[in-house]
Amino acid sequence: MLKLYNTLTKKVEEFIPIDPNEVKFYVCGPTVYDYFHIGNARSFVMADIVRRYLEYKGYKVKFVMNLTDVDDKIIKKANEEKISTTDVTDKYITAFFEDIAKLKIKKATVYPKATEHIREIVDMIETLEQKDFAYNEDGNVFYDVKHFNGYGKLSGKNIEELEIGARIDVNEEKKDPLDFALWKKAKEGEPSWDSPWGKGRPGWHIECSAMSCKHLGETFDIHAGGSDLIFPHHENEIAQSEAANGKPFVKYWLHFGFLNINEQKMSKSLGNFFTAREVVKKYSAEALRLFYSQAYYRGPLNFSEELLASAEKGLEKITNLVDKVNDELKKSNSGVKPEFDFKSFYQHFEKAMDEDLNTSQAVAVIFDFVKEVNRVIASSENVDVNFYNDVKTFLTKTAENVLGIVDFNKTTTSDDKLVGELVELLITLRTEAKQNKNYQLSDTIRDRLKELGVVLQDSKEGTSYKIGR
RNA sequence: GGCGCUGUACCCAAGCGGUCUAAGGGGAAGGUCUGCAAAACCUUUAUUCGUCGGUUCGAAUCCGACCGGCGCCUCCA
Repeated sequence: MLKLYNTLTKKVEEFIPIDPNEVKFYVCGPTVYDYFHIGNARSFVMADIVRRYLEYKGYKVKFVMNLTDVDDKIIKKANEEKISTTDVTDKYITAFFEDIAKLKIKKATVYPKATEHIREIVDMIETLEQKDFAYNEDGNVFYDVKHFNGYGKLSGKNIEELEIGARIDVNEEKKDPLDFALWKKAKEGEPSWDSPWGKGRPGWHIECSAMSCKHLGETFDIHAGGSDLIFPHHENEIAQSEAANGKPFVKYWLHFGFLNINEQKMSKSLGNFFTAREVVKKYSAEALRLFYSQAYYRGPLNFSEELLASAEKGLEKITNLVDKVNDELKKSNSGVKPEFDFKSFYQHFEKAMDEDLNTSQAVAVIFDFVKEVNRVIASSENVDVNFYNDVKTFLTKTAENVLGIVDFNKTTTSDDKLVGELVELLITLRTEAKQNKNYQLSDTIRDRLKELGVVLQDSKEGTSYKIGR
C-alpha cells in the first residue's frame, strides 16, 4: 500500500487512484530557454522514480510533462541572441530530450507544448470570464483571485496576509495585486495569437490548467513539481481549473525539495548552478540518480562534487556485482543453488518505497542485498546459474527499473570484438609470465593496461578484465 | 512580519513512542585471499541523536523554550 505526502492536506495519505486501471500524473516540465541544471534534474528524476514505482506496483501510468515554450525568459533570450523565439525553443527542446535520455528518465506519455494549445487556453479563459473569474483590461486578462473561494489552500497562505506582504505591483491595471495574468496583450516583436481580447499570448499558469485538463481530464491523480512552484504557480492552477471546471483539480500534490550549493538553493538567478549535461560528462547518470535517491525527496539536498564522487564510489559496489552476474550468466554453469531469501528483500524494498518513497531506505536494501549475495557467492562452491538469474531479476526490478541506478546492458568488457580478443591475449601472456614467476613482466602488463583504462582482476577462476565505464 | 522545512558519527543520510547498546553509502583502521595488487569477504569506527526543561513505566522520536541553518511569500524544479 503506497502512501504519499500530499501538500494539499499536509498529511501522508494512502494512494488510491481515481481510475484503478490508469494513474494520471502531471509534472511541470521545463521552460525551454536554457539547459536545465541538476536542481531541475532532481525534480525530473524523482518524478521519474515515482512513475516507475507506480509501474512496478502494476499501475498503468499516463505521464504528462508540459514544455513551456512561450514565456518572458524565452523572449528575452531570443532578443539577446537576436534570433527568433522558435529558434530558442527548438534548440532547448532538443537539448532537453538529449539530457533526459542521458539521465535515464523514461519518456513521458505526452509532452504538450503551450504554443500548440492556444485554442484550449483561450477556451478556458473564456469560461473563466463567463463565470466572472476573469476580467479584461484593455487586452490584458486577469484572474480575479478574490472571487475564488479557497485561494491559498495549497500553500497555506491566506489572502489578507499575502496582501500585507505583497510588493507594489507595477501593473496598475490589476484590480488587486494578487490577481495574475491569464492573457497578456501583445507587445511589439513578441509572439502573439488572435483571441477574443485581441492579439496576445497566454500567461504562465493557464497553460498547465488547460493542458492537464485536455490530456488527463478535469480531475486527475498526481500533480508534481519543485517546491518553489507551490506558490504561486500551483495555487493559481487550482484557482483556474477549479473555477473553470467546478470540480476538484488534483487528488495528490507532490513537491520536491531543492538542491542546494553551500546550503543555498541552486538557481539560475543566483548563478550557482551546474547543468545536468556538464555533470553527466564527468559522473554517470546512475551515480547522480543514486545521489538523489540517498536523500528524502521532499527535503533539501546539498550538492558538491565530493558527494557525487562518493555516490559514484558506492555505486561500484553494485556494478561490481552486476558485472559478476553478467559474467556468470554468460558462463551458464550448473551447480548448486544456494539458499537465499529473495522474498524478504523484495518486501523490504517495497516497504521502504511504500512509506512515502523512502528511497534512501530502498537504496540501503539494495546495498544489503548486494552484500548478502556477495557473502553467499564467497562461501559457496559451484553456484548454479539460476541463482544469478534470480539476482539479476531482483536488481533489474528494483535498482534498474525503479531507481535507475544500475544498467545490466552497460558492458564492462569491450564492445569491439578485436579489442576484447587482444586483451584476452595479453591476459594469457601475463598468466604465463606469472607461472614463470616473471612478476616484473606480469605487473608491467597489468600497469600498462590500467593506464589504458583496462583493469585486470585475478581470482581463483582466473583473470578477468574490465573497461572503465 | 506570515507560512513551511531542518539540526543524528569525520562527511552524506535513514529513523515517525519500546524490536535503537541508532540503517545504508563515503572515508579511516585491522584481517582473510593474492607473488604483489585490485575486487570480494570479515571486523572496528554514535550508550548517543543542537541545548535546556517537561510528558511518559519508556523519547532521537511527543510538548515547550532557547540556539543555529534553509526555503516560499517576486521569475525559478
